Order: sequence, then C-alpha cells, then structure tokens
Amino acid sequence: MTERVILGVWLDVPLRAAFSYLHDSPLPDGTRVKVAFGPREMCGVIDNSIPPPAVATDKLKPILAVLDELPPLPALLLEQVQFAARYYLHPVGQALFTALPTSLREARPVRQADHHVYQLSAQGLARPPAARSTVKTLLWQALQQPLGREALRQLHPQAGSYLKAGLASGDITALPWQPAALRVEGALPLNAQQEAARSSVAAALGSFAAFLLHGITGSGKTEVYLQLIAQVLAAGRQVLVIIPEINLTPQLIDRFARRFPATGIACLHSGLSDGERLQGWLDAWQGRAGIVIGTRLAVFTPLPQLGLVIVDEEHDGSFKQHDGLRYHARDLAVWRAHRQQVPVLLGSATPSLETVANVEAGRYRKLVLDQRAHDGASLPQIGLLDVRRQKLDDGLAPEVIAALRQRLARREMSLVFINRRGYSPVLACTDCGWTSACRHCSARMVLHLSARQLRCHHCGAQQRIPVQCPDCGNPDIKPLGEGTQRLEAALQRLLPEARILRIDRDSTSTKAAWDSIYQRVHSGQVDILVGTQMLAKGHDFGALSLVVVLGSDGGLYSADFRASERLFAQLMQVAGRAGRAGVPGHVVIQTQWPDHPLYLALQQHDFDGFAASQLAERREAGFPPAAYQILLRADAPAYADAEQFLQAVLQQLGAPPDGITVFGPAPALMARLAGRERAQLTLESTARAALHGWLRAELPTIEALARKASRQLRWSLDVDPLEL
DNA sequence: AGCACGCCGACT
DNA sequence: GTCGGCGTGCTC
Repeated sequence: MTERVILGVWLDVPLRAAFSYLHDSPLPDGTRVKVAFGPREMCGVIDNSIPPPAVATDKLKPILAVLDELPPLPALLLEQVQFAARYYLHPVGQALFTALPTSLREARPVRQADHHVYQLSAQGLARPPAARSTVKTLLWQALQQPLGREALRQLHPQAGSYLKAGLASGDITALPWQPAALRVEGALPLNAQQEAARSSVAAALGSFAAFLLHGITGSGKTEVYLQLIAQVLAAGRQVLVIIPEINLTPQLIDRFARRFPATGIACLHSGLSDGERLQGWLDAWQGRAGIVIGTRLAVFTPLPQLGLVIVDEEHDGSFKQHDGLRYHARDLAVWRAHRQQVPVLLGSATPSLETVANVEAGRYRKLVLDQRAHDGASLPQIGLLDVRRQKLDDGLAPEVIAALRQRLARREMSLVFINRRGYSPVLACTDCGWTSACRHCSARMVLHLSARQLRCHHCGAQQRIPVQCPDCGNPDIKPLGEGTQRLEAALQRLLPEARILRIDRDSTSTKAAWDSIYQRVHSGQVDILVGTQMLAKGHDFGALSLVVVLGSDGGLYSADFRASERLFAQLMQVAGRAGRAGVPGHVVIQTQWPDHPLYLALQQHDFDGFAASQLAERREAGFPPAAYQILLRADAPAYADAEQFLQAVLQQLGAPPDGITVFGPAPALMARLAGRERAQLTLESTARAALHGWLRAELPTIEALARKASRQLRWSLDVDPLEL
C-alpha cells in the first residue's frame, strides 16, 4: 500500500486540535475511519479543511480502516457541529461525537436495518409451493403483495430463510423502499386565531423566518403544528419537532401517528436503545422519516429535505445541555432553520425572556393564541390566600381544606401542587438547631418517611433517620415544612373519604407505575391529586375544578435572577390545568406575600406585563437577555483549589477589553455538590462577539493553567448559562 | 479523557 | 526484593 495522502481527522478527545493520518487515497469530508490513537483504537471523522500537521510526516500513522458502510456524514452536520463548537467554546472533535448516535461514535461498522420490500417475481408467482408445505404456502401467498422483512418475520419466524432462498432462485424480487402517499386523519377545525397563526407560518415556508407562537394553555398550539406539518409533508419535505425531556412523549407521539398514519416518524429520546436511536437517525437522514420528534439531541439529526422546525415549550430549561457541549437546542434549532432556509416555530404559553426580547428586537415574529380552543372554556380565577396569620394544618389553610371538601362533595377533581417531593424538606432538632444537612452538598437532606430514610435530592446520598439529634442527643427532632408525601398523609387524615393520588418522581419511577396512575386518573378513580411540577408540564389530567398551590413563595426572593421567570411560568402552567369547558376553574395560592407583583400579574393572567417588568429589571441590572454571559466554572474537593485556579486565570487574562466585565471568583449558588466545592468566574458583556472572541483567544491560556492546577480540579465553560 | 511512564512506601 | 500509589505528559 502506498500511503501518501495526509488526512485531517476529528477524534472524541477533549483537545482543541485535530490529528492527521496517512492513507493511500483521498477520502471525502465526513468519512468515518478507524485509527490508532496512542495505545488505543478509535473512531475518527475526516475533515479536509483541517490544516496539515505541524509534526513530521514520518510520525503519522496510517488510517486502519474506512468505515464506509454509510455515505460520509452530511456536510451540513459537520457545519452545524463546527458552529456549535465555536459558539459554545468546546473542542470540535468532542462536539462532533456528542452530535452522533452512540453507535456511530465507535470504531466499528454499523448494521443497517433492511428497508427493502419484497414481492414474488413472475417466475415465483408461476411456481406455488407444494400444498403440504404450510409455512411456504403462507409466505408465498403473503408475498403476492409487497412486504417488508420485518412484516414477513412476524408472519413466520422462518421467513428469513424463505426470503433468502427465493432471492437466490429469482422467485422473489427486492424493491427499494418507497414513501407511502401522505394520509392526514382527524384534522380539527381551527379558530380564527389558530388560522391566522397557521397562515402566517405557511406564508413563510420555503425561507427563513422565526416565529414565537405564544398560546395560553388549551389554546390549541399542537393543532396549529399538525396542520403546518401536513402542509410541509404534502410538499415532500421533512419536519423537525423538538420537545422537552418529559415522559409526555408517548402521548404526543400517539397524536402525531394518528394524524399521519402513513408517514414515517422517527422518535429520538433518551429512553431508546443505541440501535433504535441509530435507526431513527438513519431514517431521518435517508428520508424515510417525514417527522422527527425528539429531545434536545434531535437538533443534530440530518434532515436533507427539512421544511419546518418546531420547538415546543421553548422556555423549558431541559433544552440546555448541562455538561460537555453545553448547547441550547432552541438556539441551535434557530441556527439550523436559518441555515436550511426554513421557518422555525417556537411555541409556549410562557415564552422565555430571551425569546420575548428577540420579538421586541424584531428578530422573531409573534403569533398570539389567547383564547382557549374549546368553546366556552375560560381562564381560571386565581385567588391569593394570605396565610400570615393563619394556623395551618400540615401546611394547609382551613379555607383550602374547606374548598377541597366542597369539590369532593361535588365529585370534582382537585390538584394540590407543591414543588417538593418527600415528606418534609428538612429534619431539625427543637433544642440545639441541628438540621439534616447533606455531608456532600450545601443542601438539606429530605425526610422520606415511607422509605425510612433521609435523602439528598442533589447527590443521591441516603441515610437512616436518626432517632435523636446527632449533635445534642435530644430525642425531639421534628420534620420542618411539607413535601408531597406529608400532604398526601395530611389530606388522607383530613378527608378520609377522598381518593388521593400522589404524582412525583418517587411515585412514577417505573413505566408501569406511570401507566397505572394515568389509568386511575382517566377512569375517574381520583378525587385529589398531590404532586410536583410533573403535574404542571404538558400532561393532560382532564378536568380539574380546583388547583391549590403551596410553597411557591421561595421563588419570589431567590438569589438566582431567573427564579421569578421560572416560578411565573410554572404557576401559569399549573393554573392552566384548572377549568373545563363552560366552567372556569379556581386556583388558590397560599402565600405570605399576597401583594407581590408576580402574584398580581399571575392573577390578571398578564404574561406580557410580567415579562415587560422582568425585562426592565434585567436591563437595569445588566443581566441576560440584556447582556451575554459566559461562566468559567471550576470544582475540586477543596474550595481553595478551585478558587486558586480561577484566581490564576483572572491574573493571567489581565484587564478585559472595553465593555467586558469579569466577576469573581465566587462560590456557585450551589456551593458544594456531591463532595466537590464549586467556584466560578462570570464574564459579562452586551457585545456578544467581543466577549466570545476574547475568551476564544484566551482559551490556550486557560488550558495551560488547568494543566498546572491540582489533578482533582475540573473546569468548564458555560456559554449562556441557565444555572448560576 | 485515557493511558503509559516514573519514582517512592508496605507486603508475599 | 516486588506490587502499586497517583504525579506528569503525550496522543497524528
């Protein structure tokens, strides 16, 4: 073999540089190859734009194998990865491998599913099998129609060998996969607002435009999506739908599948096996899937015929990746739509302030759905119950108990919402002030009475419930505050005849448990639901006449400037659960701050007013979206190690360019997590390009300091951070 | 990130 | 005398 071509290769290593290898002939961009890297073998991806190596040619190793079972990865995927790596200041090689399904990250060829359809040839049709061979007769009859391999295997397990023999003899012919004709079933009529939204986006098909679909709960956003999707599919193009990480996925997918029964739908979420994920990815790339529905990772799926991008619940925090390549799927979706010149539709009842600001700046167009789609449905009435001078019973005000009792008598379903699972958020000594702090985190361990444990919800640490105070020996230690389990118990005690169902991460840990809960709610076997934000997000639990909100005051005065935005969104979502056709629902919020502007805006259902006041505050304070932030995080078992590293970076960077401010080093909001102390530098500017450019230029400096720092130190850059 | 190389403590 | 601790440095 004459190895004379030098090829640039990206590898899955945390290094900014690419590596070069020798091969006997050029290979196109995106080719997967197997190479030796140090003592191990890895998968690499060819990129011919990588500059020639600085090292001597005789140091280069040969490419060991070309993994060319598939065409090279699409150029657009490489471009998107390059963009994301540059924007999020992450090594390109690692970014590329996060964007690929796991099977394509490995240095072995992948097996593709068989997508052919099979049918008897004229020769095969003329040669029916002997009548006594029942299996062959069954398959021979079936193959008079075109059928896929999987469908045949379901007819009989021996279908594979029958197919093989038939193909060899020429009795059976293989035909390439053919798209089925589009079928659209059960479309609903649109109201005037929905129609206006639909036609605005439809008019933009074929070019880039970004839309915010601001639609209140129950306003029928999904129907608008579905009718736009129908139009895009009819034009022979594909749709990318990105949704948050929640287990409502099956419901949504069912709805899509029922609407488009003949369309290939690829679902890409974390619950899939590597094989399923790869097949979905390939279906999208190779055009067999008309619709891709997936969580944030789906934003990298190749879609050569893309016609529309939809991001549902665009405000949701789960679109931001929290490790590695810390991308925001909504923002990459907008990039993607722009690059492929298609419209992008961001849907939410409570848009993020980033998106609101983009609407104000004229970058996104706003489409409003402020009426409930069903006739007669109206907005819930929101009451603020001042509990400052009330005696509460396990956290419940007498008025609330009375209201629940009234709904129970009327056989109406109520919801008690508290965003805290467990029995109580802390166990405390009545004498010396000891509290159940986690040894590894700056957090309290939560009392889980049923499991007889204290648990840390941040690091997962568990321990037995102490029988006396570990500090002073006082046997009188008490649970402080309420969680879902305590409320469930209290309600059962106060309303013994009520059928109560608790919904939180503990009660829905298995799919079977979740299905059973769903079943019970929908067959009318529940009077009161008690649950966390799981209940607020997307799931349809039918008609709720009363929603009670507890413990929401904590979000009013948090150190995190995004806390009120999140609280408002959460309360709007949960309030949206109340009400049925013709009957407005009631929401009662128990609070110590009945005059707080956030609650007053919520009471008026005034998202726009709330958003405007929040934006004004953010501008005043110089916070996002009025400014851009990059966090340099560092953590180590000892705070001093993390701080020293950041201090060294600060010193080495010198004075920042004009318009960039650096804060810190300071402890992170969650100062200690899983036994590691966390510190951070905050870099802020209104000039995004300047901020990114400066930091990009300084990356080698930071990396050099990290190499010199304690071995225990871990560090990362978080561009546009959501958590502080 | 892996993984090897390298130079100092407690074991068959 | 070795097995193995994790410090440092490289990987085309």
